[in-house]
Amino acid sequence: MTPRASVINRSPAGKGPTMNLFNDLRALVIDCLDAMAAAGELPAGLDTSNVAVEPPRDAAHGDMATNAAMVLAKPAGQKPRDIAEKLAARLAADPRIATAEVAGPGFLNLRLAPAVWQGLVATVLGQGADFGRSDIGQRQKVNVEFVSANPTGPMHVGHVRGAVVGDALASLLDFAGWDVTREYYINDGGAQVDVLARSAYERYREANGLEPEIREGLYPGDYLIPVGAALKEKYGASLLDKGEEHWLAEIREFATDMMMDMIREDLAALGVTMDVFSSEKALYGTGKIEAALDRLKGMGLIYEGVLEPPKGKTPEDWEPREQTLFRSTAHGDDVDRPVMKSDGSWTYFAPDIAYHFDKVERGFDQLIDIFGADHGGYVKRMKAAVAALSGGRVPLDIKLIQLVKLWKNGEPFKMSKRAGTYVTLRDVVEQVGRDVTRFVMLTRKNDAPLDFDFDKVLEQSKDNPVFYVQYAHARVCSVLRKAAEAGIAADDATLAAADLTKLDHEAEIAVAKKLAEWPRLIEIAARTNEPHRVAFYLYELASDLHALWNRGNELPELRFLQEGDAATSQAKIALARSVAVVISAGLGILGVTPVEEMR
RNA sequence: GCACCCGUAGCUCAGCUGGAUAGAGUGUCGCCCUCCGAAGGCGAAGGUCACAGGUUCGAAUCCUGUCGGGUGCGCCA
Repeated sequence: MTPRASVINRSPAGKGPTMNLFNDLRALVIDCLDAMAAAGELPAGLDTSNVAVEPPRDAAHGDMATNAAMVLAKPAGQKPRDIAEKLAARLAADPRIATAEVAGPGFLNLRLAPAVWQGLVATVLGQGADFGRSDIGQRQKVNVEFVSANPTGPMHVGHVRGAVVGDALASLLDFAGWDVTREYYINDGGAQVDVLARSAYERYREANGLEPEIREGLYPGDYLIPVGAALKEKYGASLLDKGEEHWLAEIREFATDMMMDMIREDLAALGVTMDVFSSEKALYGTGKIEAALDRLKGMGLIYEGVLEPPKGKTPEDWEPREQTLFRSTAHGDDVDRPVMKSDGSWTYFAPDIAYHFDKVERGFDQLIDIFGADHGGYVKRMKAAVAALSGGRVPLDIKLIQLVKLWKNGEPFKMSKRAGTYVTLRDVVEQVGRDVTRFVMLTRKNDAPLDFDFDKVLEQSKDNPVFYVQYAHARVCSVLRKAAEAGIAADDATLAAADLTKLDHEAEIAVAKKLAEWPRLIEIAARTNEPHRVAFYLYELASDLHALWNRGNELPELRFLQEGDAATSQAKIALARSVAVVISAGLGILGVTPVEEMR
């Protein structure tokens, strides 16, 4: 449906071996189907786009399964099992295939030769951190807009999840072959920055020894005190007895600049670096808003009209009013949306349209917005605007980030500015650390609420997925240290060249199979814009490593270090090291630093 | 009233953009350290995938409707 989906269907076929074994095997299946068509066993020109090669849910069914026979049965006018039998015979001729069995209604279950899995370990070690990198993005330009917090104060805990999800998604897309821009939209054009300026002015008066009047509706936070001091530094007492008209614009700019500096530092504390900061204010007075709306007007999508009040919930002061409307219903919205207020100024939606138009004009092939879930009502109108302005060329995906519920001492932790229990991003990062914060924020899909328990995330047990994954990585590092002590060479090049045919136990092969899923996981996660899948995969991979480790308790031949047998040890260490390589790469995408030792 | 999101084991959640007998963690019960890190592992038990229809070889997944929860609904961004 989306352009990206079709890209994915094209990419596997007709190329040499990739890192994604599933794509390789799918290409083999397609080749065999083509050969069958050439031999007259199948009609020519069948649509094979629905043919899939996937891991079966039940490992007893083999390593991979293909639905080819079932998908093609009807168009080919043959029984699924007949097709499957012939396909199986052709597949079995490939050295990578150990067995190909027809099962159930027409599934073809494939078992791969051990050499394939052993070779995969060598591939991982050879590719290192690049193992799993994909080209499905085809260097298309994608813009990920996230955070975009109002520049009126420090980032609070509510912003953290969106920041982490956006940043991890950007890294994921980069890893999957997109050309990614991380972007922050500064909402510095609305009434809230006037409030900021007035609040800062009171702190400025305070800095000059006067009593500040933090009236209702102003921002009371202490973080504006330094702004007041800086204003005094710059203006002395010269603004003290002046009316608002003399200082509002200047102080607004001064204060927003300082707020943005603070926000940049907050983001840095989380490990987030933006490529572009775009200013809403910069859209005013430059004709950009007018240009975007003119474009829509030219399409007949802007008109003067009267909206119906919402049914069942008519606001008290509702009165029918003619206003300038965007015909968003032409592109799937439920009602048309106003772009101008009754006083003639723009609604927030107008600059948003202009801003998204700007992104389209800058040549992005795809746009992604990360919004808080409370902005869910704006998804359709934003998509409608982008669809209209790009002529349907640029897809816009909007990820809604659900709330984070804080827990402390086993109780829900209520935030309140007044009570001083206002939790900032800095508070969180300083208390639990960047790595833990980031990982935990990705342990739920974006549209599910997330509990963040200050006590639990610091716990060092398998309850805590961050710890669990880090521990697996640290354990492998421990093995490498032990190997060094035993005088066994264990650098990646040596390990990759080791005799990996010694990895012949089913428990070891199982881990290699898990590693083989990594490139596929990346493609799926990138295609769906869901970075949380990476976190879940890493947990599973860590679990497999821990399981193998413990089997060494009963079966000494499964231990990574085999006393007096350097060659076997190297093969087994190669497997362990491969796990660490993938964990490290995966954590890198999430913005989490792998550790070599637990403390 | 309308739109969007959600509903899966006692609890917290995954589930491959339609695949075979639906999975983890936690909790309960029972095991495993003379051994590379037990900060771990193994096993048992636990399910009408909210409900009812539909689409097809095949549905937790897609469509329609119902019920329940959350969010939002002109001059706040």
